[in-house]
Amino acid sequence: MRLVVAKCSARYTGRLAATLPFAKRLLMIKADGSVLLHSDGGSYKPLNWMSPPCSLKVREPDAEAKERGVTEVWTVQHGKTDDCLTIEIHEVFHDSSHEFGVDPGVIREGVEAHLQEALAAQIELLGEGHSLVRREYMTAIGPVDILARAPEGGHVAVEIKRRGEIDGVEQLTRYLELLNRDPLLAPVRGVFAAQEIKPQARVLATDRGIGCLVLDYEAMRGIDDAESRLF
Amino acid sequence: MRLVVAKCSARYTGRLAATLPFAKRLLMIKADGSVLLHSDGGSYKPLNWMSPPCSLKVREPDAEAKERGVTEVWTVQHGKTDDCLTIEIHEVFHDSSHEFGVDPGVIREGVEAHLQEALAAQIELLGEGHSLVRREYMTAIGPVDILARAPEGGHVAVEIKRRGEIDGVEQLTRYLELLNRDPLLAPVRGVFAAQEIKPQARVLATDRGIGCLVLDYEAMRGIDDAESRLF
DNA sequence: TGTTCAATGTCGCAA
DNA sequence: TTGCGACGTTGAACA
Repeated sequence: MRLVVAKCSARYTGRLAATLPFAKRLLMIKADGSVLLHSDGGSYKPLNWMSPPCSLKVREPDAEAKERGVTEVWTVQHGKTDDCLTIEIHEVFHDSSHEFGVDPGVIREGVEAHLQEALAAQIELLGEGHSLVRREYMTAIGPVDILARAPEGGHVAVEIKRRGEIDGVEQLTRYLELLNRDPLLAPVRGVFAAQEIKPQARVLATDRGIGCLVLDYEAMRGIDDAESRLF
Repeated sequence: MRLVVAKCSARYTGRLAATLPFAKRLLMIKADGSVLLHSDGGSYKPLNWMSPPCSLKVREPDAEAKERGVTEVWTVQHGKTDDCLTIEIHEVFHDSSHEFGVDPGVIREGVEAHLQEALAAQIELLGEGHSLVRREYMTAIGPVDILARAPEGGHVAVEIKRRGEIDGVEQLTRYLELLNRDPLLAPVRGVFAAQEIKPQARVLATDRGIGCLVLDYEAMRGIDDAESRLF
């Protein structure tokens, strides 16, 4: 990895055009040739960048650019698309290179799977008298997160999201349409369960007769823990 | 901005838990206290990070950590949530600080908003005889990008995307269903407009009687420029 | 301040 | 390779 701190301006053209006026910034050149251009604020997203595969070419500025104080012109061309990032380097304050080796990478512990586990373990959150049929109930168009037997007869299909948005309601709607064709399951009600349900998603769900259930993960886990301590 | 190259391991806890095994990496500490942990590959996303507002505290490792070769422990605590990033520093290879000043920021061109403007200004791209009703026509489930009056009577609802994919067609379908309930508007045709329309999206749109329109932003802007030069 | 939607989204998995 | 959904999404506009 090469780190350069320099005054520079930049322009990206590709899926859109983005220009970056002259200022002092950090240029990060990774081992695979990708380039990140960071300011000293904002979040983790660079102001401009080029993703791999790409190649960096450095050339002398033309007379006009030299006049403006440009000392180097970097052209970063993407390997597959015609995306291109051009950086005009003015004054350089720092320039160093470092060998890193291969990174073992990050290990994540998910949350959505845990929500599903927790709700399956506390299926009565759907209302008294419900019983779990199974998690990941397979259909032709994919697995339904949870299928339960309803106390009034028929079944309940549950779609679980961490954040409930319209897409999730669409997904559940497709499942319900399919499941209701199965005489062994019908009638199948839908329940849209999430830690947080967006207003528009709630409106759409309600309009389609789908119930909404807000999940409190901490509380559910607390109950799970309490139950597991009993054994 | 402070740049540190060091062997380190890290752990984030918050919306999920993520651990990062011991390896040599770049630590970027921005002026607002945010921290980015980059490897020498991947794309622009850091392996781990903490977004502002947050505060970085450095402390001595305990005896057990010292035993493992840890020289410093960094704790980055988010200011509002309980998100926390802990970094164990081992060997340090580089450490430098730089003053950047305020960045003027990036200027983008050719995003969806621009496409919408351009199509509204050249509504005849929908076909001769169309007239603009308005952009961002509000409905109960969100704004339709463009609503136009059709020459054959009724209206046309246009959904604009930079890249046209299936979810865009779904979105337009929802709008059409709603708009066609309004006797003052019905019948309402749909047009799916994008710089690039994926084959599957085109198939789905066509199957639902929705027209597809590929937008050439450069050409549209060219015409706009030519028109504006007339005045 | 909260909500909604686009994004050079990126990333990972499965068909 | 493409499709599809999740993301510690991030970021910006707007109510």
